[in-house]
This record gives sequence, C-alpha cells and structure tokens, in this order.
Amino acid sequence: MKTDVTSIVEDPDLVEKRRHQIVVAATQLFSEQGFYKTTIKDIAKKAGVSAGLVYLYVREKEDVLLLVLLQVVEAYAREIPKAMENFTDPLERLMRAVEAYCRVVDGHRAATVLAYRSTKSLSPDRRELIQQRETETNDIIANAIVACMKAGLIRKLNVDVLTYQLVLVAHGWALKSWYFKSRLTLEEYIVDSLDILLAGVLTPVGQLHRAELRDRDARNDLGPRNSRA
Amino acid sequence: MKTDVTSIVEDPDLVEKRRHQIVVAATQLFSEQGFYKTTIKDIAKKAGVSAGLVYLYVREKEDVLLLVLLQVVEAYAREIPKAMENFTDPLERLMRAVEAYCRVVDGHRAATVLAYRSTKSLSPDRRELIQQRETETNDIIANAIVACMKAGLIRKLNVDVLTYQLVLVAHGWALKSWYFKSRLTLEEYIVDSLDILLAGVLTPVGQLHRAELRDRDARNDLGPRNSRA
Amino acid sequence: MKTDVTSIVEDPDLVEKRRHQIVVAATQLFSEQGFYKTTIKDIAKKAGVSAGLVYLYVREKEDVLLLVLLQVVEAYAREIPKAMENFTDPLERLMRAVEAYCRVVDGHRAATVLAYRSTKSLSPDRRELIQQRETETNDIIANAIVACMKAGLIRKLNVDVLTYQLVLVAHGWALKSWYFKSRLTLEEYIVDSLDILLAGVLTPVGQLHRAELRDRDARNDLGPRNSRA
Amino acid sequence: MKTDVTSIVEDPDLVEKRRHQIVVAATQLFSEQGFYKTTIKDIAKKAGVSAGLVYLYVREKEDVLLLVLLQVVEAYAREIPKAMENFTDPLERLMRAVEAYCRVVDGHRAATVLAYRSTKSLSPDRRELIQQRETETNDIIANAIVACMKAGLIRKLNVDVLTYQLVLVAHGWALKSWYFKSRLTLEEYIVDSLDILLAGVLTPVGQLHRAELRDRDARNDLGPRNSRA
DNA sequence: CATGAATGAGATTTCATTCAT
DNA sequence: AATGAATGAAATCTCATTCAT
Repeated sequence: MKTDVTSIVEDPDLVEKRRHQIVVAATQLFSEQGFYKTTIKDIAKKAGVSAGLVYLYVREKEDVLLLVLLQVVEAYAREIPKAMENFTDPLERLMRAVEAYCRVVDGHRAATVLAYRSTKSLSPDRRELIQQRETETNDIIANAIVACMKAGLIRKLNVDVLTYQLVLVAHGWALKSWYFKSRLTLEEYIVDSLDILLAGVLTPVGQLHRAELRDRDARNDLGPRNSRA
Repeated sequence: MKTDVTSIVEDPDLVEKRRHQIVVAATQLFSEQGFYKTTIKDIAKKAGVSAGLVYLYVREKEDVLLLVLLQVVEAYAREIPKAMENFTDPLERLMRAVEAYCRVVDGHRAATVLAYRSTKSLSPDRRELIQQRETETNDIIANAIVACMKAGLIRKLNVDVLTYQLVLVAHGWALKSWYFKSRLTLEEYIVDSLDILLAGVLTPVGQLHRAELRDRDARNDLGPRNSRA
Repeated sequence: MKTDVTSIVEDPDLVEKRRHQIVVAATQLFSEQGFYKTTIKDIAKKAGVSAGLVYLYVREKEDVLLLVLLQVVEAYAREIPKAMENFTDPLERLMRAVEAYCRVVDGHRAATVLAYRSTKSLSPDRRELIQQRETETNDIIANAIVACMKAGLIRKLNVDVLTYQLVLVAHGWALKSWYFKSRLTLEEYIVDSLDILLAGVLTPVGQLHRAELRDRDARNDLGPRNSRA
Repeated sequence: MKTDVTSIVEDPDLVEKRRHQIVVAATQLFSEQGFYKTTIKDIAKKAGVSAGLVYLYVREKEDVLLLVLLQVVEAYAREIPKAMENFTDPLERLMRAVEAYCRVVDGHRAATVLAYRSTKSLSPDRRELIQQRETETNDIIANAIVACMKAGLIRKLNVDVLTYQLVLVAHGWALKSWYFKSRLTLEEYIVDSLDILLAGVLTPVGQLHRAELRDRDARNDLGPRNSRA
C-alpha cells in the first residue's frame, strides 16, 4: 500500500490531503489531454495551489502519474475482495468479483483508460510497480475461477485465458465507453457479458447452480447485493 | 485509403516511398518510447533522411502518428475481409474473421498497443478518423455475428457486447502480450478464446454445426487454413 | 569587527551563538559545494535549525557568505599581529608574521580558498568590505618589510611586490594544497619559501643578522616559538 | 588539445567559429558576474545568437565554462614553450618562461581569475582535465628550474616550492590586478618579481651568468625579445 | 523566537518547425 | 528535393524568501 513517492513535507495528514488534491486534478487533466500535454502548472492551477507546491509532495512529474495510476490499481485491490468477502459460494464469489471489477472501473473510467495509455510513460521500475499490482488483482479472479473449477462448476479450460477475458470485460467498459455509453447501461453490460462468458464455461452442474442462485435472488426482495451463500 | 495528410512533394511514387520509410521508423520508435519521447530527429535518423525532409511529406509531427495508426487500422480492414472471402458458411466466416483479426494484431502488436496508447494524442478530427475505421472493422465482425444468428447458429444476445468481446480477444493478445507470451502460443490463445466464447453463444444447432466443421477439417490433410465451406 | 549584517533578533548573545552555528555549517558547505550549489536549507539542516530561522539572523543568503568571509579575514587581522607582538627585532617580526599568516591559512584552508572563489559573488559593497580588510592585513606585512628596510636588513626594492609575494606564499598553501599536501609539511613549506624569498631580498647585513637569529634559536631549547629578541 | 565537449553540428569550421563566439561572450560575462549569475540567454545575447543555438555546440552550461577555462590553460601550454624555443641557455629559458607566463596571464587576466574562482564549479572529471593541463604547464617551469640547477646556476632547493612561487608570480598579476594596476606596469612587475626570486636562488656562478646576460642584452639594440643564447 | 509549508520568479534544456543554401 | 543549422516557445524543476502558526 505504501508508495516510494517521497515528500519533503513531514506531516502525513497534510501529505495525504495535498496529494489527494493533486491526484484529483491530475487524473482529470491527464485523461482529457494526456500526460505530456498536461503541465505541472495546469495541475497546480486546477488543484488550487502553486506550481512549486507540487514539488513538495512529489519528486518529478512522473511521480504524479504514478500516484494517479496507483490510486486505480489500489481501488481494484481494495474493492474486489470486499465485494466477495461475504460470500462463500464459489460461483457467486466469481460473479461478485467481476461485477465489482466493472463497478470500480466505472467509478474510475478515466483513470482506467489512462492506465492503458500511460503506463508506458513511466520509468521501468514504476511501471513494474503498477503491473505487479495489476497482476495481483488478476490473481483474485484467477483464484475464483480455480475454485469454481474444483467445485465442478466450470469445465477444465485455460485459466489464464478466461481470467483475461473477464478482466477485459471490466476494462472494456472503460476502454470502449465512447461506444457503449449510448447503447447500454452498466448493469446490462455486466449481465450480458457474464451471460456470454459463463454460458461458455459452466458445466451442466454449473448451469443448474447458476439457475438456483438466480431463483434465490428473485425470491428475495433484497436483490443480489445483499444475498448470502 | 485516402488520408488528409498532405505533402509538398508532387510525385506520388516518391511520396509513397518516403512516407513508408518514415512510418516504418516511426512505428518502431513510437512503440518503444511513445509519441512524445520520440523526436522528429530520431525518426529521420532511423529512416536515413534529414529532419527537414520529414516536413516535405507531413505537415506536423502528429501527422506521422496519424500515418502510423492508419496503417494498422487499414491492415485490419484489408486482412479480415480477405480471410473471410472464400468462405460462405456463416460460422466459419465468423471464426475466420476472429482468427484473422488475431493474426493481424500479432503482426502489428506494437502498433496495436500504440493505437490504445496514442489515439488520444491526436487532434479530435484525426482521432475521429481512426475511430471510424475501427468501427468499420467492428462492423465486419458484428455482421458475421448477425449472419450466424439469422442462421440459428448463435442465440439471441446483445450483438454489441459479443462484438466487443471478440474484438477484445484480438486486441488482448497485443495488450497483454507481456503476460501471455510466456504462457501460450497465438494458436492456443485463439482456440481457447473461441472455445470459451462460442460455447457460450452457440445454439444447440450451432454446437452441432461447429462439431461438423471440426470433423471436416480433421478429415482433410489440408488443415483449417485451406478448407472450404 | 562590526558588520553591517543586521539581525531581527535583539539578544546579542543569541545572535552571536546562532550566527556561529550558521557560519560553521556554511563554511563547510560552501567549501565543498560552492556558494550557489549550497542552499539555505542545506545550511539550516547542517546547523540543526530551520530554514526560516536563518532569516532571523541574516537578511539574504549573500549575508551568510559575507559572514563566512569576514571570519577568515578577521582571523588574519587578529592572529598575525598577535604572533608579532612579543618581538621587536624587525626581521624576526617579519618572519613571525609570514609564519603566522601561513598557519592561519592552514587553519582556515577551506575558507581561504573560498575567499578566492567567492568574493566576487558578493555585491560590490560587501566585496569592498572584504578587500579592505585584506588590504589591512597586507599593510601589516608591508610595514614589517619597510621596518626591515629602514634597519638596513632588506635591500631597496618594490615593497608592494614583495608584500604580495609573501602573501601569496601564505595563500598558496591553501590554493595549491591539492598539490602540496602529498609532498611537503607546512613547516617545510614555510622554511623553504622564506629561504628563497629572504635570500633574495636581504642585504649582506640582513643575511648576517638572520644567521644570528638562527644560531640563537638553535642554542635555546625553547625553539623559535618562544624566543625573544 | 581535443576536448570531449561534443557538438551536434558536424561542420568543424562552423563549430570552431560558433564556439569562439560563445567563449568570447562567456568569458566576459563569467568574469563580470560569475558562472552562476550568468545565464545562457545572457551569453547567447552577447554572442548575437539564440539561446537554443548554444546547445547545438555544447551539451550543458558547464561545458561552456570548460571551454572557457580550456582556452586559458591551453594558451599557457602553447605560449610558454614558444617563448622558450629559440633559447638554449638554461637561465635564459627559465626567465623567458616566467616572462611569457606573465604575458599570457595578462592577455587572459579575466579568464585566469575565473580559473581560480570557478574550477570547482566543474564536475570532477572536467575539473581534473583542467588541473592536469595546469600541472603540465607547471612541469615546464619545473624542468627549466632543474636544468638551471644541473648547470650549477641555481642552488639546491625544493623545486616544487620554487615552481609554485614562480607560478604564483604569474597568476598573482591577474589575481591582484585590482591592487597592482594603479602602481606598476606589467614589465616592472616581471622585473621586480624575478629580481627578488632569482636573487634568492641563484648560486654565485648563476649571479655572474645573469649579469652577463643582462650586459649582452644591453649591448644589443635588439632588446631581450630577440636575443640568442 | 522558531518552524516549515507555501510561493513564484527564473534558469536550464528540449525540440517542433522554418528556411537559406 | 534535400539538408541541417537556427530559432524561440514552452516545460520542468529549484530555491530564496515570506508568513501564518
């Protein structure tokens, strides 16, 4: 969770607060104009601080990008496990994970696209840091798939490929939002995507199990968000 | 095929030749270092010409990027129909299309990633040009899906979502090559990905039909590449 | 002893103490990295105070340099007369003066070099202040030479030139310490330098007189440091 | 003679010419205001070129300083041997060398002072380059002293110390010009300084020999510049 | 008195673009 | 058509200095 991005300022609360200001401003600007067309002065102005101040909280401009990207990948790493934690059924856990992933992406659409566009603008070590976090997130999905497989709900198949297909579902929502936005809601997108992919990978037992889950949710007023395994 | 990129030089053959030199050099450099870290001088040196010459064939640096990206999306628009043209069976056409897409992406891995990273570095009008071509390519896939649906091979579902899922399969090979390269061959990736997606979308009739296609290919020594519907 | 460098703080003892802290830190840093590469923060950190504090005792950064340089030239003005005060013989006074000069320089090697390098970094009025003190020191040497001349110990010659030659002997020890350090001790340097210069300027009477002084010192256990005229 | 300072521009004549422009402007500005207070824009303006141009001939600002300082130390290394080359008499060679040294210093007064002030502003490797050249120059003087010693003209003494005393005579003319300028001509300074130092180091034979040289010069109308051993 | 966060002016350096040759 | 030297605008980053606490 700790970054190597070091600050001249000591007070950790202040660092937190200032960095937040900077990251919020930078995320928007980077998304609109890209990393290189955004100047430190732009960021400072939008954040309501002086240009020099930025350098009290960051060593170089690239650190701002790192901070922005870390924010996203750490949102993934935080939100997805949280969405799964109250469920024990393997299939439900997998579906919750994908759903949560899509929702986090939706909440950070700009930054997700930014991650695709700008990770290579980072120096190798910073880039590795981001990719490592991303891999950790993917492992959560992969583990959920393996659990389904062990429970006989998903047929034997290449876990890496399915993992990436699910991940790309989530990322795709951000990457192609310019195309989807006028055609689908996020909920429809999630349901349709899962429909296609799960239909392709569930065993007959898995299909039955999925139908049961759907029935249970339909009986409860509570809706899927609060269901228990 | 026609670009708005105008050149001072008249002789169209020379323009063709010089632009090719420039695009080849630029593609490699943009992929390695990104658009902004690559200078016109870098490109000129790698292309074996002077910096000034570039400006005889291009009005601004961004035009070079446009030329590079056009090259990729036009490769898509050229190769995918070609891979389908000798086939009439709707399912086979769809599978050939996806396979061809993946192969073109593989042949332009660097440039495909570049498209994700750098399309936003273009001015709005140039960006639109690229996105329009991309949409055209997607339409080829979408039409193939619709054809399958009409033939009762694919069940009713959201065509846009499936289209994008298939497109993301192809792009994913480039985007995540750093992850896949050590784990899968391109062929395995294509087969596994189609396996998952088709299993999820084919109707019972479609499943049967797919099995037939597979049997036919297995009987021929020719292998799938030369089979006819 | 009085500087124009004014302080916001009233308590003179505190001013004294704080300035000492600052000067000690600054001397070392300026010597190692030069005036411009040394930041106020560097100085403050090494002095164990805050950056803001420095500005309670100094009006601008240049004042710190002035303080540092004043410290050296005032060490000259203090130490050299002290080394002469117990002697009345003109030749001995001159030799003591040069010897003392060399020793003070040795004790402030870094700051002496600094004076050569950085006096010009001062504003004109501050620079003049330093040069004036330096001239005062030189006058001490010049007067000692004139005394020897009047006593018939040194032949008629250009006093300014000899003065500067003697001064440069002292300064040279600091300026070229990178060259001398591995070849000579300070004592050897002083003896050899005086040997050369005095041999060149003493009258026959002066030569005899110098021999007498040397004999006297040799007879006393006391050694030259404590001898009386 | 060749520097590591590399230029983007190929044409060596142009490089020569531009660098000369730059060095002339920089020498004056560095001398007046010091290295750090002089901006690249100042230099460019005084040289009558654009700021960007400077960077076609130099990689960093520090390279300009290196170029300026090299110019001086190379003038030493060029002029001093030239002043000696037509003479074979060891004492005459030594005197010519010192005289030439003083004249070169006089011609580069500003840059000589700059060398004292600013050598430490160079990075270690560049600094070493300068100091090495300086040592080479000193070796010329040292060798001339040794030759006199072997010929029995100078008494046994520490060659390093005498070398530096003679070097400091030359440098002193620049370092203390603010003091000397109103009191002495360069010629008087040279004669008086040599008078003092040589009187102190010549053997009786050397003294006689020096007198002979002086007589010979006095007999010729030609004056010392054209005399032969 | 002391602190240290904040400011903002200013310097170096890069590079797209032009243009004389 | 081609070259490559020259320009000059713009961006990053540093740091002396101030000032609220």
